[in-house]
Amino acid sequence: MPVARPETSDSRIIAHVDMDCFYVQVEQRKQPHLRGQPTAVVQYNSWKGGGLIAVGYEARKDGVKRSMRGDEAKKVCPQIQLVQVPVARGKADLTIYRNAGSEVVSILARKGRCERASIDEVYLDLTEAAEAMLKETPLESLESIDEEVLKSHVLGLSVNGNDEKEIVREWLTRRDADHRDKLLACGAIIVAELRMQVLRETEFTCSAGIAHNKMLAKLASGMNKPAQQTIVTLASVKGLLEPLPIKKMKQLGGKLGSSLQTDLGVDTVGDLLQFSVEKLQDLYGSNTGTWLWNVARGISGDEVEGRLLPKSHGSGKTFPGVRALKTVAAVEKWLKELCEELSERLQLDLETNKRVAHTLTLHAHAYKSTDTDSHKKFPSKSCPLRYGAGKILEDSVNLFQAGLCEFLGSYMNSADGGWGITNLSVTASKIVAVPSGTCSITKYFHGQDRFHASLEPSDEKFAPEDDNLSTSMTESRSASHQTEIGGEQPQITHDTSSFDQYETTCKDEASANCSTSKHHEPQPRLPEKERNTNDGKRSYEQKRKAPKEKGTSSILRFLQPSSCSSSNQEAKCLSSGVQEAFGMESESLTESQNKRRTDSWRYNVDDIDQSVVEELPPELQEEVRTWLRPQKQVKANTEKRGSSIAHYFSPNKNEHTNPKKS
DNA sequence: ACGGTTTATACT
DNA sequence: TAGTATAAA
Repeated sequence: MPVARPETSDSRIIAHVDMDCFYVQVEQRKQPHLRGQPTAVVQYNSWKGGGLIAVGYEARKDGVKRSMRGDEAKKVCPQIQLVQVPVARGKADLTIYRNAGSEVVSILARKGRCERASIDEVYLDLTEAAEAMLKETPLESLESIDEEVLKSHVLGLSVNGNDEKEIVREWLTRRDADHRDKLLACGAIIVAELRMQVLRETEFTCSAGIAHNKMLAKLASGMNKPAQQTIVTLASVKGLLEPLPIKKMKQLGGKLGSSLQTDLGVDTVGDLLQFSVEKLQDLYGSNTGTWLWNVARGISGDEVEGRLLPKSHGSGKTFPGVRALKTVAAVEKWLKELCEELSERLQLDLETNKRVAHTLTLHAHAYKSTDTDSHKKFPSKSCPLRYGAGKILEDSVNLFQAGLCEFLGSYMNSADGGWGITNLSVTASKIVAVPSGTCSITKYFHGQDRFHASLEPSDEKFAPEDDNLSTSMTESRSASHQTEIGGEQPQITHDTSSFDQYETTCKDEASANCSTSKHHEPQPRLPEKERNTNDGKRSYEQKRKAPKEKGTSSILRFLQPSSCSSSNQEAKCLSSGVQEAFGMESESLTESQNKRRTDSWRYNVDDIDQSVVEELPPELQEEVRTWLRPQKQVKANTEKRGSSIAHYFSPNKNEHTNPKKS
């Protein structure tokens, strides 16, 4: 898992931004009366009051912990407000939190390369921005520095609590500071500004760490919460790491960390320093070994990825204890729920980000009651992903049955086999941007009769739902090369290609809206009007004026429940507006759809006449030929069901046809 | 088998 | 590759 990367360019400026008890903040924005009250978000289990998945800071003061059940929390803190995670299709639905996370990402992505690390965490590479700032404004000449910056925690600076801010100001503006510390100071200024922007535009507070690499930035972001930022100076690194319990380091919280403790007696990061690279490589392999050696010294070359969107979508549920699923029928029922959720999210991703997923994977946990050794591993299975809830369900059921057979072994297939499923999940991965490219091959499939006819859709009719699917699959291949260059920068403006038109006419206005929007915003599309006219404007003014008055620009100011009373109402409107905007029709499987959910369009590769290719415009010929080349793979896949063109474009093939980043 | 549900990544 | 394992939030 940990992989050693050479420290490339030195003196990068990296920030890690971490939302404070994020789910709680989301709920407090939705229900402003909860602000200032001890609150926690629970996942409704009806067992002991549900499990807490986020705890607000007021409740933490009262001793409420994340590992508690709702009932225990009530005991410790009787006034606690427990908010349930929304439920849809019989399972927890995290949509509102995902969308809120995307709001934040779209703001943080403004200043530099941005990596969405989780639903509520982001890494930023601010190197260029910091260098630019330092170049044009020498820090020592800075006269006004925002309060929020002055409240930064500078590691290694006097803990003498008296005039903290003046000391920080002094540090920030020190003429003889190391160049790298000056860059950090610039980073801190930028991050403070970004955090204030996040607060203004989303009402969420966050904490941040500013350092020279991801590892240290991440470490620092958690050191002063909530709503504060921490700078890891060069000089502080050694003292910071030395006494740090080894398990606090990212990647060492699990078995590897335990091994270091029990096998090597390494309890702190400092303890690691005594081991030579060779020794560590010897013990843990060359990658992990050098990685560990670097960790001990605060060295980490991991790059900020520049990815605003998730790489996979999954939907899953556990069925603990007696609730374990014991019949295939029960499994199918729940697979249907999971697949519908997944399909909806895939559809949304396609519409708003123009991306398609290529692989479907089913995971399960199961037990056999015959084995007292209850928990066996249920094999995960995957297959090419076909769009449409019905197809995803069909494929998932097949994957499950394949897995079940393996799980149960040769036979034991009988009625009361005595097995149970305790966890089920479906995941869509290998998501690639479908080019909105100018060189769209789609029109040849839809527009040109000859080509269309020769390709012969394998089956009779196709559900409309499926249709647009194959369209996108097809297109995705074609344009892969041209797009892939900048990585998948999802929010590229899309022109109105034939694909876009097609999709737009087929889909609801939400998508139409999105294709015409020029905003480069990640996933969920905020209701722009609402945001800008209602909320955006208000907070904008608030902020503009705030910095003038002394001490008011602080982020803490926004935290006071009383001070934002005027905004509460608007906040409420806003959030319901958000919800509305995201309410999407769920694609339910009608009876008829299920009946003829035969495969959409399939083009049997073997049926494609070479002469057809020659009739294409030259620039497309090349493209198509590359698709047709790897016949071998196809054969393998063909036995079960006809191969589709989509199958040719298995993602790995991209790597050959795509000029990766040059 | 219970903090549950997601995501990511490396290894094989 | 697909499948497994580990880690984190």
